[in-house]
Amino acid sequence: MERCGKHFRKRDAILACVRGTDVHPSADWVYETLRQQMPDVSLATVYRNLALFKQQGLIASLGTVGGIERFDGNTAPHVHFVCAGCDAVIDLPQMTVPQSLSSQAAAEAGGQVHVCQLTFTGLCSRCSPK
Amino acid sequence: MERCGKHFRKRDAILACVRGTDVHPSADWVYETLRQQMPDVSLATVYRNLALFKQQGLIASLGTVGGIERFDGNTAPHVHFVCAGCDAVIDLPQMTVPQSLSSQAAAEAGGQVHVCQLTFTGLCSRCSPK
DNA sequence: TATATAAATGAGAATAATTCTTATTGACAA
DNA sequence: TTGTCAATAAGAATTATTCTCATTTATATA
Repeated sequence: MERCGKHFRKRDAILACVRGTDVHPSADWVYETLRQQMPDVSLATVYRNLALFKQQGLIASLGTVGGIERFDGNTAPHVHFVCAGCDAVIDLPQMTVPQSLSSQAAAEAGGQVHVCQLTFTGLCSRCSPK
Repeated sequence: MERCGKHFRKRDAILACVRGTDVHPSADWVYETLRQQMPDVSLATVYRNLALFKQQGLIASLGTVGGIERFDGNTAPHVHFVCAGCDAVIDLPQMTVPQSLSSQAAAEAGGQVHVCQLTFTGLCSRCSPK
């Protein structure tokens, strides 16, 4: 039942990479980051496994920023801020979405609600004119 | 100063198309819809003008659903529901986001907030198992 | 009216993010 | 060792979107 010998397990490394950062990475960021420790990793493997993790609920997709999909290793519900200047995605952990909103949404939509995403867009402190 | 003679103004038609529907259309939906009345419209023109309107703030982008960008002719802030089954995007006009949240977000992010987007994802009534 | 200039468009090529295909590799069991 | 199956690398294929450029249309001007 031992899953891993001396050989690399790319899949585990990809999951650890997404979970070990707060930059809300793109597939390419994961690829370039892993490549430094694991030069023979393939971009297709990164895409394949990110899609798998997303489907399994191990990671979340934030949608696209500047046309590129971004992921989040933190699947607990939380609020995001997206900078339109530098495409940074930042957590706003102090903000919370009232629990009541989801059930209200389900009622109004007449279906089931699985995910609630609250995202603010603007300019981060670095990109704001002084 | 008259802008329009007997000839078609594709640009105006594209804006009217996006504003005249609540399906939150994709570029291709706009193209196919316009083509029925205006067979010589070009897909490039649709994309070109949607990007222009977005930049001018005349329409809003909702990000991608299933890898395809969706637009909204209603730029007033409101809440959306996205069905993961059929990719429908539905307005939830009765729901409102507390105004206080945006200033709270600006404070926590340390920058400026321009847009607040609240989106619920789930299964619509049609796609929900009975 | 004629003409010049700038804006808007159509058609198709180009781009780039993502997905797919296929041969290969590695892990594990018999 | 051998068979089987999952995971992977490499690169081709796909597809939404953007770009190029020649043409058309609108508008200003003489």
